[in-house]
Amino acid sequence: MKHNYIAPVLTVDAVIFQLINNELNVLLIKRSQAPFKNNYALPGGYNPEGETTIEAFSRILQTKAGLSMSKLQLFEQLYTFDTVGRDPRGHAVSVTYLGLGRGIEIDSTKTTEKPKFYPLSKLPRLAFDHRAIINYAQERLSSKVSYSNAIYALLPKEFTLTQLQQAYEAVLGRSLDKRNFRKRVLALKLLKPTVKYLADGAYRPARIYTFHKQALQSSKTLID
Amino acid sequence: MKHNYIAPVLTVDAVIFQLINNELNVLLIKRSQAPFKNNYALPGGYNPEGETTIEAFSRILQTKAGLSMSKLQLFEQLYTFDTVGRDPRGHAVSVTYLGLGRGIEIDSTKTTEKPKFYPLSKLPRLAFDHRAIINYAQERLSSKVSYSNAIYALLPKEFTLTQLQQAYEAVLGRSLDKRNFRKRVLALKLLKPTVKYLADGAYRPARIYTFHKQALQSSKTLID
DNA sequence: ACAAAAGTGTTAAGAATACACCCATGT
DNA sequence: ACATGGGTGTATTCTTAACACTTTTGT
Repeated sequence: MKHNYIAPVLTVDAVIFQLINNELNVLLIKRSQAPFKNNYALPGGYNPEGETTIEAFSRILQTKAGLSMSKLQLFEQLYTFDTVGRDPRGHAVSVTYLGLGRGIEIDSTKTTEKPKFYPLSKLPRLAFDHRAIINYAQERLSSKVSYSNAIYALLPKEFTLTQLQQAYEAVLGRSLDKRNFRKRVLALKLLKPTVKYLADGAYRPARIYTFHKQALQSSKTLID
Repeated sequence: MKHNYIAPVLTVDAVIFQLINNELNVLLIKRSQAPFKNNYALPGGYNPEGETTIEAFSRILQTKAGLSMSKLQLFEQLYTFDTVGRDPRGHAVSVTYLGLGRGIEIDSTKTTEKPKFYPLSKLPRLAFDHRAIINYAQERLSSKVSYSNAIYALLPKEFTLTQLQQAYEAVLGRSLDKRNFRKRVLALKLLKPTVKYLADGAYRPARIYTFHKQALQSSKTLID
């Protein structure tokens, strides 16, 4: 069976989210090569023999966006797409990963492909079916923050409850009641109040919280 | 970049579940070739260029187990595993699919690999890391039946509430309160009572129900 | 009449929702 | 003193969980 077996092309594509101005942003590059030359796309590339998909994910982030995987607070495999009819070059299989981070600074000048974060509300036209992949990733994220503490990966280590609520609202795409939100999130016991206060504007300073653990934990559903 | 690019081997493995005697069973074959010759394994095979992973899934079920994909009531992609260190032949990538069916009859004599359903409680030693894949599939199934009507795929079209409860108990691995179960499942409005009764033994016949739709629908969490 | 599975309700506790005002600070 | 975001409580409704007896049928 292995005789004259020819494997399909294997690629890895990365959906990297972070919050900028309380809005979800996704990392895109501008393709320098055909197909879809000069179109925007998710960072991606070939996965050769001998490299695991996670290794490829790491390498692609580094080479296409100058981003070290260690800057991500959380990542996981998203889905594997058959690209028949999606990639004009023919059959390929794409393993996609979802990554979450905070305060990631991209040096757009370092590579030819101008990596940059774009708000989900104002995405340019995208190559391949990358728009559908982003939508899928957003749904996954949305359900993930609802039954786990995954939101920590999008927030700074220290934050106020208002910042936490805004992060949830950005991810879920709807507004939440302040009192009920605070009651529920505090009841989960995932947060630790610090003794510090954030004097943000000219008004009453807000208590600063941290997560007990900067690692994924399941919880009762925070938001239904 | 595509010059001297060599793709990893791509394989597809299938986790097919069905209920037999109120217990979850999984379809296994006995490997006729090295590695792991004569060990039990999930049905799987190479995915060549030009074939989508679903096409490969379908072909593998047919050739390795004589099972037509149309016999499955439901299937979905499960996860993609890097097989470095798992397959003694070296690096490969395995896309796995989860399939659910009911009353599937396998003709074990048709192929050399003796496909057969085995209860999860009495699995033989398995090749590769197929045991871990089955565990992962079971977790996915367990959460899936909790927030959707996916259980329909494991039951005959017509069934009693007791059979439905037993199916849930088999998938979730714990027993449920009969009165609360019935209240909740009926409140979801996914079931339709028929006018028929099942006179199973020598005792009081049970009302027969069907699902409104034999297709996946999300629901409020039936079971927490 | 008996054996066995089918079927049915209530209560109590906990969770979710809706909702509006006072507090602390800098200017 | 005022403007602004920070912070808090209660009443109501809905949901969940615990729990045991009567009904129907075939033998």
